[in-house]
Amino acid sequence: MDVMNNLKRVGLKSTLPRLKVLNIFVSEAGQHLTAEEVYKRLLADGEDIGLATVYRVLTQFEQAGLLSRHHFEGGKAIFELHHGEHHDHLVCLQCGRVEEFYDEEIEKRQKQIAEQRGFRVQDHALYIYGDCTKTDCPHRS
Amino acid sequence: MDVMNNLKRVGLKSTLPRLKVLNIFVSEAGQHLTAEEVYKRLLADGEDIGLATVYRVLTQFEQAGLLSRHHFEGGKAIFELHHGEHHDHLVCLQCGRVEEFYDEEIEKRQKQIAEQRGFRVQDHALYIYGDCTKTDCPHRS
DNA sequence: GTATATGCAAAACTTTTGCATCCTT
DNA sequence: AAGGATGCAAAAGTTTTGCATATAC
Repeated sequence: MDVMNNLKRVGLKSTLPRLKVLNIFVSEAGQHLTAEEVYKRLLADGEDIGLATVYRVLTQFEQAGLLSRHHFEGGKAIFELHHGEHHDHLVCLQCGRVEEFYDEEIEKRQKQIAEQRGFRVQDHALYIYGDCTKTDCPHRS
Repeated sequence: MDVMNNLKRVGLKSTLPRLKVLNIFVSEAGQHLTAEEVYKRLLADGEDIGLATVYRVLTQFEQAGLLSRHHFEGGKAIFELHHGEHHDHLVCLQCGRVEEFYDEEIEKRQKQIAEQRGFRVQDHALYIYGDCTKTDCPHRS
């Protein structure tokens, strides 16, 4: 009921495809998925939803502020649940793990820099790419 | 002669397409171009170079460290001359202007954050998107 | 019942690749 | 002369769109 309310709140009808897609992001914390990955999960769950619909729904969710879209290295768009607070990303080049962080100091400096140069900041994206040294990093390149 | 030496230095034959492409980036400072834009400039200059070659040359230049590739919002890859020093980007959403900046404080914080979380930093990208208030901003959306 | 959403297939776009030909060394 | 580079066309990969049908309210 909560998820459906989310949809109504942003002016979208509560349809099955939209509920299922939203559920994928809500059900497991901190997921960063491409459209194709969302589509595959739906298929794996036995849902009969077209890839075109997935793209449409993802775009609607982004416009509604439910998801945010990122462009990491690699060209494909990646979506994640948009929790109110802004945050940036640490991406492991070995295993694809994505961690989020927020640093007040960096935020402050960015604002200062933009203002100094006469830019009104709308948005920003900071991606740090590296190798995580987690013991479970599968190093699948 | 300087440009040609650049190519030889990185182990690439000095061919006409490569010289022309490199010249586009060298001839005007601070350009950030998509493959398509590079291709159009070549055509405008009367060069008969295929788009496939442009893509191949851009990729080679990136691997050779002459150019760097970015993924701003919008999905297309954007290339710029790779001057040794790392820097980040301010992008105007109205006119597409791109300004570069470097901030020691931000760099330092990033490193700290990554290390805290067990990441060995390979690379990072910081894009600030906003509206520049320059008088010549054509606001062409 | 009406407006909107979906599925499918086709299209649009960006980027890559195969192959015959051409150019650099 | 030999190997690598280019152009063209075709393919591959991602995302969008047209249209008839199905669904939510």
